[in-house]
Parts: sequence; C-alpha cells; structure tokens
Amino acid sequence: MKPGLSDRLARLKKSQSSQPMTRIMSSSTAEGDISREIPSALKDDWKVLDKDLWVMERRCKSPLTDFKSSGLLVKDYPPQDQWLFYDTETTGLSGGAGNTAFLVGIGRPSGDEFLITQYFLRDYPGEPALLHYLKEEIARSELFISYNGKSFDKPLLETRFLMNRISCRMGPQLDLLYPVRSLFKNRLPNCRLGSVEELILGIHRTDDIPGSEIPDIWFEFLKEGSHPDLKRVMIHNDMDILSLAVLLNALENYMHFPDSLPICDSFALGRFLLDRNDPRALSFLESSVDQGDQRGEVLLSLHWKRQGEWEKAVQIWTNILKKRQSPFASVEMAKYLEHKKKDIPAALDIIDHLMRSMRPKSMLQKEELLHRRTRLIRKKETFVADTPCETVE
DNA sequence: CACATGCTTGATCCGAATGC
DNA sequence: GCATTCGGATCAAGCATGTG
Repeated sequence: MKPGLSDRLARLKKSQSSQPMTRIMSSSTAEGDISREIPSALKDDWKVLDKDLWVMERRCKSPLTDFKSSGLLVKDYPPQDQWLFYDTETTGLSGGAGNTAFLVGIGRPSGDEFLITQYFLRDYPGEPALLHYLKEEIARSELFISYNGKSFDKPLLETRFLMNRISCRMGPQLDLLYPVRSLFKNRLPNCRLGSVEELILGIHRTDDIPGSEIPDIWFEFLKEGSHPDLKRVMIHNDMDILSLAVLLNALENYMHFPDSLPICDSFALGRFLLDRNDPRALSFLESSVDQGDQRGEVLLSLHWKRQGEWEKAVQIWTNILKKRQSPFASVEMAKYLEHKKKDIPAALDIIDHLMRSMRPKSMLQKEELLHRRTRLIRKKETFVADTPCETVE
C-alpha cells in the first residue's frame, strides 16, 4: 500500500528542513583543500563567513549626505539606515529554478558612511547560509533600491528563498531603471546602468568586466578553484551598488535642480512632473516648447484644454499652425470653434483647408476628417437657413 | 534566453451638452 | 424623448527594454 500524501510530505519536510542548518555548521574537511582558501588576490578584503560562503565589508563616504527627497520617486522615505541597495551577480539571465545568485552585494547608508557588504558563494552548498544572512539584512530594511531589480534580481532571490524553504519577503521596491527611462530615454543610446554612469553621472569605469562574461567566470572558478578575473567581478558588483546610491542622489537632485546634470530633457521632465501633479511641470513644458519640441506643444495644449484654459490652448494651436501644417492642431482648433465658439463656418474652413492641403496618414484619419466635415456642412446649412440676412450660395 | 514595466494605440463606456 | 458628439476614464494588446 502506498503511503498517504500527507505522510510523504511530512517525511520530505523533515528531511529537508534539518538539512541546511546542519550543512552550514558542518566543517567539511573531507573534500580536497585546493579551493578552500581565499585566493591571495582577495585575501585582504574577504573573510570566510560560513561553509562555502565568503563576505567582504567596506565603508566609504556616503554619496547621500546631501540627499533631499522631492517626494516624486518615493512618497515617504524611511530613515536612510533602513534603505537597502542591492545587486546580484548570477549564473545567467534566464529566470526559473536553475539560475543562482552567486554574489549578492548590498549597500546601506549609515550617517556619513556607506557600508557595502558582499556575500560570495564559493560553491552551491553555501547558498542556504547566504540566504540566511541576506534574510537578516532584508528584515531590517524598509526600502529596496535596485536597477531593474523588480523584474530581475527580486524574483530571482525570491525563487532562491523558495527553493531553500526560507520564507522571506522584501518590502517596497524603488527600481531606478524606470525613472531613468522616463527622464533620459531620448537622450541616451540606451538606459543601461553603464550608460547612465558614463553620460549622466560622469563615472568612468576602468577595466570593468562585461556582464555577459560573468557567469562563465564563476563556473570556471567552481571547476578550477580560482579565476584571474574573479576579483573584477566583485569590483563590478561593488561599483554597481555604489552607483545606485550616486544615481538615486542625482535623480532626486535633478528634481530640484534640473541643470545639475549634464543632460536635461525639458519635455521628459515636464511630462514626468505632470504625471505626478507637480505644478513645476508647466514651466518645463513651456521651455520645451520654446526649444521647438512638438511633443511639448501637444501635451501642454491638451493640459490647458483639460483645465478649461481655452485661451492658452488656442494660443498654442495657433502658434503651431503659424509654423507648420498640423492635423492635430487643426482638428483641435476645429473642435474649439465648433463646440466652444459656435463658429461653424470657421471650423469648416479649417477642416476644408486641412483636407485640401494634406494627404491623410491613414484611412482612419481620412474617414474621421470626412465625418467631421460632413457634420460641419450639415450644421452650417441649418445655421445659414436660420439666419435670414445671409444668402445661400 | 523570462519577466516586469511603461508607453502607445485602439476600443468601449459614461455623462453632459446640444440639436431635432 | 432620441440621436449625436465630445472629453475623460479605463482596459487590453502590442511593443521595447534592462538584468548576468
């Protein structure tokens, strides 16, 4: 007779739950000693924390001493010592159970200092220990700051916790990738952290290791017990953590002083602020209009329209039409004339002129214009019929 | 290669205004 | 009372993109 499911689960649970801790405690001397020692190149910084787990701690000057929240990235920041910057180096990019974080770097501001701690997996059996230390760090943190962590690092770590039957929840996430994209997408070749460092923060890395080479270096290290580039991987991770802190400070500073960064995109900043109901949005959108940014004109005029500030909206549409042909501005003007000013002939003039001078981008646009035009003609005829002094042509 | 996110576009619904 | 139109809200789908 088969054992019941609950019996099997209970046995499984018993055998699994006792395993990790005993593994951590056991001082395995049975295996070959070749890879047991920390290589001399790392000896000064790294300490053995547990079986197959090394740790490195260093302090540097905090980039966040003049930090000032704008309230736009995070509503209410907890105290800085409850922030946790984090970044992982993993065995690959793929999700799923097979991908492991072999190096977890965390950073925590502490007064004038910034404390960076890195946990390095010397081999797979060290993972439960790594996760237990990480869990303690997570437990005393209220804000988790990363770059693309929401879709990469966080789910990956959660999977590792799950696989090791450790319950651990990370709190509110601040993923700096998204504000960077909103603000600088059009001013950068891409929004990778490296580009942001180089072109926005003015940080130039020397001898940085490309991310794509990192998994192989660890696998090679596992096999050989050493690798000449392992230190570069650790430095790479260390710099990522520090850059996160510099970047957060810069972004918040940018909200207060947009000229403080070498790159300023008035439209992007204006839209960013408008989305967050920040009244400063208008002046940035206006300056984007001054710089001839057509997206700024569209966004700003629609804002005024929504606010019922018709004169301001009309002013923008008029300016657009003075400069160039614009189906958007023409249609908006026609709507305004038809529904607000009740000047049907003027509205019809604009649509007529537009249809004569442009070739419609799409069938849909053409049909929409035609629809608008027939309605205006119908209205105009009745308008004329009601006005005896006008003569019908 | 997976996944979360944000942006864009299109579809749909609702309330209000207006004309008949 | 009915039909049309608009703006605004909301939602879904599609697309691009960063992470090692």
